[in-house]
Amino acid sequence: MPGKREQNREHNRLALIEAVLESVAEKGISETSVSEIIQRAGLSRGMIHLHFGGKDNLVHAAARHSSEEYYDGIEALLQTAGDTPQARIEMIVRGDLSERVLNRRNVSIWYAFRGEARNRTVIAEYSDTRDGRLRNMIHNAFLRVVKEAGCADGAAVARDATHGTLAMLEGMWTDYLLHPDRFDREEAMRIVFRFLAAMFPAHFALTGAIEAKEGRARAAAPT
Amino acid sequence: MPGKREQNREHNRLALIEAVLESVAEKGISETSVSEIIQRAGLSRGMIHLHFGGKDNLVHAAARHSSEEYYDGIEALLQTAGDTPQARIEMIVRGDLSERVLNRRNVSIWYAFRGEARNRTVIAEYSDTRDGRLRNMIHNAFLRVVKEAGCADGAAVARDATHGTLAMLEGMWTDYLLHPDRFDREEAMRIVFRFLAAMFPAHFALTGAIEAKEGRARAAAPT
DNA sequence: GATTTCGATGGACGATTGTCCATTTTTTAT
DNA sequence: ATAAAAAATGGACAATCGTCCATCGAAATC
Repeated sequence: MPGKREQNREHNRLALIEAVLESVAEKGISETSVSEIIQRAGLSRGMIHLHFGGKDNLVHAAARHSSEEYYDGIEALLQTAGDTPQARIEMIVRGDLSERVLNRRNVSIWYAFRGEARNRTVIAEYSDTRDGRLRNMIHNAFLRVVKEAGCADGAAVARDATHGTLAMLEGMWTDYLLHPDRFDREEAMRIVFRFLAAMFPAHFALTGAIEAKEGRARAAAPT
Repeated sequence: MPGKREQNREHNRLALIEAVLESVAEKGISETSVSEIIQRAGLSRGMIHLHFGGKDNLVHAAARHSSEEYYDGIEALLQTAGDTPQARIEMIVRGDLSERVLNRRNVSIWYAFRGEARNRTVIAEYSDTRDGRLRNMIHNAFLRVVKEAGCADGAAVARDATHGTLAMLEGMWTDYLLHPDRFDREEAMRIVFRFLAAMFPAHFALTGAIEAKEGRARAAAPT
């Protein structure tokens, strides 16, 4: 059975990365030690040095892995979206706030790494990559929107709308981090779209606003 | 010289807290050890146990201190603001994005603690305090705005505007964290006000938009 | 089936972690 | 000046950290 060696090797490599993410999500970075990692991965102490040359490299690989996972998810979602720019923007917003992407595990991991970003250049780059790719997708969509709307100074409007939308999404993630229990996805989406509808009335409607009447948001929050 | 004892005691207590913040800002939480702290404070090893009973309590006290400092800054600023709701909102936005509040040190500290928030309930509460107090100030202002504007369903609009504005400010902080060099305060403010102007045209004007023509934002960014 | 190859093991290692307390130093009270 | 009180010191301590390597076992090659 040739190739089994390399196949196993890759499998273990991935097991280490996922053990790191699991531990970071559950216990935080400061409690993610070598002992903790190898225990979760069910492997031996020396594996980290063998596969990654040290703990730091492993953590960086895990950060990269998590970042790529996020981006791939968004991109996959985008391919199922319609072709109008507003459909694409809507899809990104809904995707970024969906259970699949915005959940306790991912938020824990994301903010844990962010907390170290200032002091670990390598990690900051992955957050960066994400923003860069996502930013382009949204920016292109907004450019088409302002062109259709015929705004004066459309380029500036598109740029600001991109920046503002991304900033608001970031803020929603922070909300989730600090209040995972009372966070309400529908409410978060409605707010983003309320701002977009105010800015581009012809392109974004406040579809969800009426059915999600006053108060429903909090009442429906899980315990 | 009576009272000198207690005075000195309090001074050292504060020195420890500020040593923690300094270290967290500069080296990150994971490298903020007891040795690092006492070296920066110029005190002896036992002081941490004496004053706080352990390193964890000291770190928590530092988180609380930083949080209170932030809030006090915003509140002080607000007292110099005019009395119209839009003036108060503008003051909060400008304050939150001002050099005095949004700078490398504070951003590093804030996100470092956030990274541990999920696993340290005590720390999450301080991030919370900030949001809670700030949220009320903005919410009250928006309530007055929608009343003047006579919006239908004004309460919901005010709540969403509050949530959205805070989320966008959070996002701007993240921007600063990841790109402290190319971050542009004027651009950040303009974007927030562009959204607010779209939502409440009668109350918020895009004053800075024209003078800050295309491209100026990036060109003026510090090296 | 014998030999080679290489991923996997787990304990040894020095360094560093946070806690704690016997001791010293300084202020306060007598 | 002396005694009492309290704050500050800094080293001892066990526990844990991440790294590394001599050894082993299974897969690949002959």
